[in-house]
Amino acid sequence: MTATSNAAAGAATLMPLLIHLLRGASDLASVSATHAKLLKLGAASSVASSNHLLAAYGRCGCTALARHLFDGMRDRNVVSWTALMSGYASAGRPRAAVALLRAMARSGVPPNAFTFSTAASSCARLADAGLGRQVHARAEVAGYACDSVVSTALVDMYGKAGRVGDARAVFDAMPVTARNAVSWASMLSVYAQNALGHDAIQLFAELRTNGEDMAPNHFMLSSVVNACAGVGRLGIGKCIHGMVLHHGHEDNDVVAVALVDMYSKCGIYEYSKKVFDRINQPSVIPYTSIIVATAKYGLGRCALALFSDMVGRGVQPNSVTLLGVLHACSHSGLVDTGLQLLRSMRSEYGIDPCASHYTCAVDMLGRAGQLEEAFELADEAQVNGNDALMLWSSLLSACRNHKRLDLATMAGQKVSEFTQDVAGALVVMSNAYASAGQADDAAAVWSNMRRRGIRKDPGCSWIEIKDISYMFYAGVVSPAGSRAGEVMLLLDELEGKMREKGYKGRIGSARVLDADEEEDGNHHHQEGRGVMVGVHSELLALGLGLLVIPKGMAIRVMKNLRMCRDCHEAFKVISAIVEREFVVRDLNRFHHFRMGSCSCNDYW
DNA sequence: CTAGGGTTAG
Repeated sequence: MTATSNAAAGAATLMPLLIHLLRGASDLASVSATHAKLLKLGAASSVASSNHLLAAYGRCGCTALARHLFDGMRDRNVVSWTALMSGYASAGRPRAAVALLRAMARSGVPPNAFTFSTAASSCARLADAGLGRQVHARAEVAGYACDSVVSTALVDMYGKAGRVGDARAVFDAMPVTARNAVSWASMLSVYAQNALGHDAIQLFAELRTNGEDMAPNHFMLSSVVNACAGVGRLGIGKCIHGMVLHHGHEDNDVVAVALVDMYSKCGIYEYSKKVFDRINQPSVIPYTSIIVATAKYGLGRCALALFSDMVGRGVQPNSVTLLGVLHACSHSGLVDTGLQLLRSMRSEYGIDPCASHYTCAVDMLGRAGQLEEAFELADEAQVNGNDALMLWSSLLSACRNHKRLDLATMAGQKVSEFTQDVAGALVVMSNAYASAGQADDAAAVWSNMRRRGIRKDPGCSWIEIKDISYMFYAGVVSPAGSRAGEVMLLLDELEGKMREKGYKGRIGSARVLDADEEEDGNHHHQEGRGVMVGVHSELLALGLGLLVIPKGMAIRVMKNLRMCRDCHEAFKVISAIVEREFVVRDLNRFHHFRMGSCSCNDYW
């Protein structure tokens, strides 16, 4: 045997081993060691082994080395290009990954399905629908748009970019045979991630009825549970929990976290806690979700205890966790603890406070009535853009709540420096004037908004009755179709009884708006005629609940904005009059009304 | 050889 054929024989036996080593390697040291061995064997230069090396370097995040290798290759095939692209994508450089698609076209190597799915998922990371559409078009031309994986990646891409309709169009255009568990799960998550819980639930129901016995996997289940959480569908959520148990996914942490979140958002903290307690060795995300849940129920000290438990177990909190703990302090009036936490975030946990932490802390001070301190902190925060808008808007509402019109004007000034969507802030401003008795000024803000064509999302509430949810809008007098009259009569009657109980407020109050406006911040009530023209959406939902939900069952109402003080008072009094429990989930937290008082102790 | 899906907040 000659020397060369000896080496060739060695290479032939060693190659499979080395390739195997490369495939399993995810650290630079072992990849480069194997690379060296391949070089020694003289077997590193073939396209196949170069591709393996390329992919391995990509997997361990060494895009520079992968690129160097790629540039030095004599021949590059579609795998070489795709491996490099994938390396860029997983190294957090999705823009560079997509750019390779054009470079590839110029060099005359046609992409395959692997290439398109990698490119599409890179666009998903960028949440760039424009770029994604270009990838989609190229895939279409090349005949890969119907591929199962490619179309699933496109569904995900459109979804992440917020183009739900486009995502659904891709999903619907898929050949039925190409639609598998992953594509269904992707479409479900598109809905769930875009706050379209009702659509997710409906699609899941379609899968159940004509899905050819496709068992729900943990991806689908976590998305649907997430969807139930978003829209507060406790009934369906419980049912999905049953399916989780039935299919043996209760030990999956992601599913468990989704359940913790769902129960907490549907008003049953005890179930959240139960699901959380089953998770062994909870990581930062389960801990964060239970802390946030605990905070929402106003159990501030309990949330702090969970936090120290977590830290004690060596679980590193992240930025979201700290935001949750700050929320806990805020909702329970633990102002000093909250401020200490904000000040020690960097030194204790290595996390720099960002705009949301400052906003939360400013909100906490504002709620507690420490408005001067709140202003100081707001000035110190140095936030920009939309973050600043949120921060100053929250301060503006604090000024309003504490009837500090002097400071409100100052905060209003700050808010107006930001030219984005200022509708919410203007509404708060107008309410500040209204509650200070300056109705003309309040009306001026409104006419200003009308002139500038600024609209605000209407406040709405909904209630689930026998697995159907009924939606109500403030000022709309026809809730749930035919029962509108009954609801209005009931509320009218309740208002009378509330007065007997010494309730000073009204279900309706002085109005500032024109009749055609349906603004949540204002009640409509025509004095003297005893006719309720409009009323807050949560009261309409409560009215329907009182009519149809059997006595003894708590009435659960969901709302997309914060509950106003008047409604909060009304709910308290009504809970005493009718001797029932109400649970209201508002934008931020839960209110549990019982026997004339609320779990938040009027602090929220 | 190279590809697709789920969780905490806002």
